[in-house]
Amino acid sequence: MSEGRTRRRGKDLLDAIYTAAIEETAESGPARLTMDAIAKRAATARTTLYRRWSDPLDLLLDALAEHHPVETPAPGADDLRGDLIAALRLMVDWGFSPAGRAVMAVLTDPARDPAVVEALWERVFRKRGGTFTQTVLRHYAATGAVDPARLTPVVLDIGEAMVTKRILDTGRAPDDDYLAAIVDQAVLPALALPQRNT
Amino acid sequence: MSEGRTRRRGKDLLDAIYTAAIEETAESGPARLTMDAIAKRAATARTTLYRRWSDPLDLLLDALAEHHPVETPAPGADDLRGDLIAALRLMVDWGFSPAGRAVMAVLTDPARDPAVVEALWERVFRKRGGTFTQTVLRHYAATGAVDPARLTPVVLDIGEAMVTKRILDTGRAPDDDYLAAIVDQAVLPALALPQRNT
DNA sequence: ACGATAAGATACACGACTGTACCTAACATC
DNA sequence: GATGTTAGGTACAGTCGTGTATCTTATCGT
Repeated sequence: MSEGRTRRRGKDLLDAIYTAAIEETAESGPARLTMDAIAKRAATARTTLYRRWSDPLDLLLDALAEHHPVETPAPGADDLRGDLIAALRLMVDWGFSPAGRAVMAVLTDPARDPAVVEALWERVFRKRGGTFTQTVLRHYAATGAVDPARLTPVVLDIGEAMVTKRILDTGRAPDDDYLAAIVDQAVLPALALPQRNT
Repeated sequence: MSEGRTRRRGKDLLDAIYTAAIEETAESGPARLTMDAIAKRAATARTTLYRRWSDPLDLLLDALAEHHPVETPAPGADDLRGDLIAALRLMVDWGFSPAGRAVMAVLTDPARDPAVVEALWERVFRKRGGTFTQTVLRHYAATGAVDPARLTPVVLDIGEAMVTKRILDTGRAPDDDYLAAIVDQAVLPALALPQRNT
């Protein structure tokens, strides 16, 4: 923390390395991830990295596991539609953070290692309680506003799937109007609820 | 074609190079695609590649444009549900072909060039008439079986989005039961049609 | 204040891929 | 059958990343 420090150690250094690895992956993907690039971006020596990790991917997994600013949607009182939109907004915001883009890049790598995918689910996603709209839907099922029998794996994933596809197609973050359209035209109909025409 | 040939030329050679590039990309992704690997897989010399292309990605785009075995769904007489499932089946089969996996890999590359994405849409997708379920839905809208007002961009993309997400999550091709669940639980409800309970 | 630890820096040999140059021989055309 | 074209092969210098070794010195713990 002090200004006179010329050498970082411990947490300071680790944080610099972790954000370097995540940003590098978010920009270039795991295939182009090198120890060299991480070291340069973190302004440290490659030898420092090899002291702890043997592999860029190994390093990246530690970075993603340690870096957990994934908000959980907090369903409000009685606004299913609004809460669903808010959950998707959370998902979009996360997906466009460096960590989110890095995770996406790892998951979509054609040369991905199934063990790595499993490790990601275990270390990153399982910390939260399932996916984004899932949390909201289960909440309203508990209150009786939604028929629990409707919450099949397919239905629980509609919102996330539509957002993911949109991001893949356009490469940009969907705006609130599009998220509302997803909720009104795809998610709510699958719950067999009357739709709102905004 | 003749057996005695020791040197390929023209179409024979081009086909070998194109399939080599596509298979290489499907396995390793565009980030790891090198002139060297393509040349080795096609059993030709690197100099031959440089004579025509300056870049592995340049070569790949030509390969994908030339390689168009993308079937178009042919809607039957009066079976919306069955035709939707069949359309999704076509999509899955294509998505797991080398060409499909190569296209997916290019589109999900975080370092993707927007110009390349545009070129892909222009040279590969636009040859067909839109996406898979789109063709079916527009057909039944024309016959009056589906309300044309329901065919918003969001609704037209539900099937594709669900399949894409499923493939990303599991890395494997969804079976027919899952495709039927997508149609029954997500696509048909969005069309405001009575659902079938298989 | 001192000793242990580890960050920072430099150097090295190795391998992979690049882009070009150059040569040869097979193929197509007339 | 002669000729132009082009695939196939070899060679080369240059760049980038790897993994290891070695040295220094800043920082921490006691």
